[in-house]
Amino acid sequence: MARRDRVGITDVAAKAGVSVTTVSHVLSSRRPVSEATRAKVMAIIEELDYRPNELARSMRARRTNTVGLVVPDITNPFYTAAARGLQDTLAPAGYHCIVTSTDGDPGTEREVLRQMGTRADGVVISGVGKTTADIQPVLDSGIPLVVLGADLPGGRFDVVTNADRESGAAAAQYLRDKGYRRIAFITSDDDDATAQLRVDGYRDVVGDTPELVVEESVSLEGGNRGVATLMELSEPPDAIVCVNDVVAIGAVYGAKDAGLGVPEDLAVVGFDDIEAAAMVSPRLTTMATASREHGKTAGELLLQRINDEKREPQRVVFPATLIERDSA
Amino acid sequence: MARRDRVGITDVAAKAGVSVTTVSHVLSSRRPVSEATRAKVMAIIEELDYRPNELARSMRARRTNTVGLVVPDITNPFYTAAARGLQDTLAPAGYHCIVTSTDGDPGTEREVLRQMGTRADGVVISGVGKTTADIQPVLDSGIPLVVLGADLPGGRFDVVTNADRESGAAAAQYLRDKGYRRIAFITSDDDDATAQLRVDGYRDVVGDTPELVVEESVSLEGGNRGVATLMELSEPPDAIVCVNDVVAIGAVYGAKDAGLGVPEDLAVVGFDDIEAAAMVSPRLTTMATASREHGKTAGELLLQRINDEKREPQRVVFPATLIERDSA
DNA sequence: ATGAAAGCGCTAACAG
DNA sequence: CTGTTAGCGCTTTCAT
Repeated sequence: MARRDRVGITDVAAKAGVSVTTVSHVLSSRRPVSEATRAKVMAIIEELDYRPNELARSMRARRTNTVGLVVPDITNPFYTAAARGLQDTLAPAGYHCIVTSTDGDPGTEREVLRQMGTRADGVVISGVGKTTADIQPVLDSGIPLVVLGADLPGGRFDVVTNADRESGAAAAQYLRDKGYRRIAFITSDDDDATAQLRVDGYRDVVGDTPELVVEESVSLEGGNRGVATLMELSEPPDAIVCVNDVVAIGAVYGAKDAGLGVPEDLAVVGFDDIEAAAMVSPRLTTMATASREHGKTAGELLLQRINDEKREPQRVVFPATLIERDSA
Repeated sequence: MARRDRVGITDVAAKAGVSVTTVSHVLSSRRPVSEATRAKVMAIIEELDYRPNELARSMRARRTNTVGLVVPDITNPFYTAAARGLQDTLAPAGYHCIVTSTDGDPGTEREVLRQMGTRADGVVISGVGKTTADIQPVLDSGIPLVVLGADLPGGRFDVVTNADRESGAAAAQYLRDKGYRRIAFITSDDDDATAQLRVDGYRDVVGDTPELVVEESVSLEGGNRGVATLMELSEPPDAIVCVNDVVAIGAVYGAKDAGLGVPEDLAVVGFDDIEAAAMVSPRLTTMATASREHGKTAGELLLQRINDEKREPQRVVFPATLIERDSA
């Protein structure tokens, strides 16, 4: 007897000798029920271990109490933290969260968004391209949308993102204030909007010095190669800001391999504050992204929007915060 | 015009001049439809940008095409990877995944499980206590369940877990084979079944040497203190296996601070193979857990079970695999 | 304080 | 090849 047939509200009503209406109302308290009836019904509910079918409820209410989270890869710590933040605000409000990793494939992305239209009351999406076309399906379905980590222009959706340019500037400024004179940047060799913004910010403070900006793969090895390249310059840098922590850690090892002291001979700062940043030696100084906060905020925005269709779209930007450790 | 009213199958039928049945069938291909009608209907669907209401479908079909994933904290890399693995197998099958972090609270855990009964076709749960009582709600609801990472006894659910004891033994054996003679263990000071199993396995190979097993908080500092304690022994160890990588990394730094060479003076092996393991110096030798595989397998088991209620409960156990790097 | 009955949007007998 | 009709399990008018 693997699955005793689901007991429905009708069964409860029958056994309690009342109408389904009444059962419904003892559950919702949306209209008075005599104490006697209520007790009787509750007893039966207990006895039958009745649980209302959420699906049927959602269908009637035209509200699923569910939101979707669409990310390229939930395994990426930034998205993981954001997912958790989203749940932090959603769970207390009685919402569930469907999460989907798309690997950045526009096809699945679109397909998922289509489905979310009827499965969710809102969706937060991140890692989408620069174009609004990607999110057209959700826009069309009319459900609230918040875009995470990309500053998409226009449209009836909320945006929560990093102040990437400002953070790039802040990293460079920090180094400069510390007395470093020749500050380099190891960036991504992919076309990455975030990376580009960080570089732009860096340029805002150090000016345009092409030979000091090198493009590398975003990996330990990339960081390694990056310092190698940089140290061959006739006038090598005394500090490097790296597009993220993985590259920065690679750079630190590259420097140490080259016999350079970090930070005495070469200072290194990263971005993101991944878990490993505090575990390497020297511990990495980095610009931390409030990823969990991003998620939380996205959730709040979504909830507001779900409850007030008319609210004007908002844009919230989080500055990165400098975590000063030992590498710079 | 924030939300143009959802267009339903009735609207399509009306505008196409056919019955809803026909529309339904051009969508499902569950019965023949003349090419002319099909074309006409498709055109209208396109024109109206009609999308079937998944909720209504689920309700009729008594199948939600959704499974639940219940974990203590999605932010924990083991669970993140498992979540991804789960999606790896679920997405191609057309399933969505609702993920919930419970922070290990039995109350929310129970509440979530209750709801899943009607929202999901199956659930995978992990990080539950040793008792079957925790999962009673799902068991009662009759939907398929797979328990991840804990070897709960009995019941009609599948289990996928680590061979923790065997892995503990393997770690110790590896060290012994390398010629280390006095092997210690830094374990958790919490009551943690996994930790206990790893210690048991270690004991299986080195025997019972109480002074060599120390309990510490699971943190960098714990690892630090662990080595400190151990090195004060009249006969200090020449190798340590740590309950996980964070502790192991702490131990490595503890050893270096004490002027010990790793692995010459003190070898260290961890568990889990977290991202940082490959980023510290010396790079950490560790017993890797196939967490993504766990999730994948859980998904397969769930799918099988959803499609065949009668299938006997299964138990799949993954051995850890040794990642040999520089710390041992 | 309580019921009867109409649907939410869809699928699947059952009938042509 | 196509349509009519009865629900899935619930909430909510509208009555009483």
